[in-house]
Amino acid sequence: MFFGEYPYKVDEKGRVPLPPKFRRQMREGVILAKGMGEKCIAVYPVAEWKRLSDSLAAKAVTPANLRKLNRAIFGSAFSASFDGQGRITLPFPLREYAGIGDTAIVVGANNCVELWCEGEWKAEKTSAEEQASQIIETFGA
Amino acid sequence: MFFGEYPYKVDEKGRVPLPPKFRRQMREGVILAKGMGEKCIAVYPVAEWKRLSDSLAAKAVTPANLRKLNRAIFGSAFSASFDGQGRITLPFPLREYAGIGDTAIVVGANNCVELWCEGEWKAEKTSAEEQASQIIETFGA
DNA sequence: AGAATTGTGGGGAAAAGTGGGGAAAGGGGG
DNA sequence: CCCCCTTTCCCCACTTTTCCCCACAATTCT
Repeated sequence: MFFGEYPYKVDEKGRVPLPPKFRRQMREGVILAKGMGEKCIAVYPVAEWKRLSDSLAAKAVTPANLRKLNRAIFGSAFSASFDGQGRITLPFPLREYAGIGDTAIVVGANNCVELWCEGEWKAEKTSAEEQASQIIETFGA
Repeated sequence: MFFGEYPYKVDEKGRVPLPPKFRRQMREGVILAKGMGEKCIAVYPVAEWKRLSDSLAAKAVTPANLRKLNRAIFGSAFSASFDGQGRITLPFPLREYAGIGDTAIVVGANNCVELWCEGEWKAEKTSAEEQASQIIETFGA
């Protein structure tokens, strides 16, 4: 379970710390991938990543479909691990994709962690909150 | 079950005590989240939080929906626990959101506890009482 | 009235955030 | 094929923040 929202510096070498509480759930290493649909970087613990990619692969109906899926999923994924200071280095393609400069917002999103640039996150946050309150008002909590 | 309304000091380090009666129902730790819709901090016992977040997640219809929902729910939530004096430390984003300065009104709200700044609470209180009496008169008690 | 619990404040030790340096590895050019 | 340059990785150092413990005053309970 990943909670909360934390701003962190990205240094010149592209390194970002993750909150200690997150690290403890990621001792086995992590997979970095493009956020699906959203302009952010998704960080999965390896176990969770395997679960996800397997369940996706199982839903591909044709071999051609599966190949495409595999390319899209694995092609943009990188494995990473923590240095002695609890930081991971962001691969440049992902960093560029998410538009992350010298600050990253680290967001806990239940089963994964997301990295956002400040601007995109502010927008996404308000839209997510709107949608959540709609669901709550409609169905109740 | 949480009852009552108590004013407490918030010290320079952002720590707030909760009433002993509340603590005893929160030994396993708590989750702090934005009050849904209202400008306050909601404090849930972990078990109650899990119940709530699960039931909300179940209402998301599409994967994209679910991701957004997770961001709204988990992104603004923080776990916390009590220090030796029965206090919890308020994460700065939440404190700012609720506009809590050096005093917090701790309010028992049945399944959770809410933290308000004095001003907002006074307003919410009168409006809540008015609405409640209307509801009672309309539907009976 | 005495004892225990609670509200409030602060200090010190440990951990976390940030930045930089040097060695090893990889690639390109001579 | 060798050398040099670039890049990457790992380690070290410093500053700030956080966490945990102690202490006192006030209140409550017995």
